Amino acid sequence: MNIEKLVDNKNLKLTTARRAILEIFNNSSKPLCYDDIKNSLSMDKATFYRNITKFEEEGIVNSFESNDKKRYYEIQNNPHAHFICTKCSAIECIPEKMDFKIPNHKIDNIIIKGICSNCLNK
Amino acid sequence: MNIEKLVDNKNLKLTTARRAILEIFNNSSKPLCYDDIKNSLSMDKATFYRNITKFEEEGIVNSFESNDKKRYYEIQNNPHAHFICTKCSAIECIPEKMDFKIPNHKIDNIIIKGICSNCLNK
DNA sequence: CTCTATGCAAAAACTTTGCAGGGAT
DNA sequence: ATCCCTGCAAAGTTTTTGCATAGAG
Repeated sequence: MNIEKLVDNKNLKLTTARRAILEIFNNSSKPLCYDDIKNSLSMDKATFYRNITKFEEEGIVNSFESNDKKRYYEIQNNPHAHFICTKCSAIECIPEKMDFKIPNHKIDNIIIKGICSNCLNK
Repeated sequence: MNIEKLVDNKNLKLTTARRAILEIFNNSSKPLCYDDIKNSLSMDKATFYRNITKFEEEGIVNSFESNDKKRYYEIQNNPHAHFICTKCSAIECIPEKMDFKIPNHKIDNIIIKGICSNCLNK
């Protein structure tokens, strides 16, 4: 998906900083936290956090806290679940279809916590 | 479930502080964060956090971060999903059976993020 | 005795806010 | 001119750690 399409109909201007943030997440196959990308960003952390919050408000990005206590972000298209291992903190994307529905609720993100197969076999 | 049973076979002593923490969670029908219970506790916050971490390590308690950025804890029996509204931060327990399985993974907790029915109707 | 638990204070980790300057329309 | 965006520094929030004391077996 191209960046322009992501902000289409959204209530925000596509500034240089915002484009840079969205490029990174758009090109990533997995959720990323600020630490993961801070060295690739040429903006202040305040700018990153202000903008990622705005993206969340507009429904462009969703986030979750992982086992390492850091907040991970991801473009909110192609919804899928995430498995977080509470032993080794691994994050796995679970692409399988989720037949999970809750009446009158809009589901954006599913986080499953538990023990991954690696840790189970130790 | 009684407190003794919760710590059965676990690697920890049932001190007064630990019993007080477990009593509160055991008697609650919903997840609670430190703020929710700090006035009911007669121990230092360090003691609370050290012990709740231990409970998590032993698999007695699980936790998740809610939309208010606080960590919520719950006794890990009777597994069920939680719905967190990213607009109003409401936490709903979803008691319905989860047919969600991931091969070779142990699932302890499912967190579903999205918009609750109240916020959808506004 | 030895080992673990606790309280207190300080620190750490991550995120947010205030404010002044800049850019775009 | 107005409005929003940005950088910098400082503050905020929640959780963790160091250390000395207390308590249990």
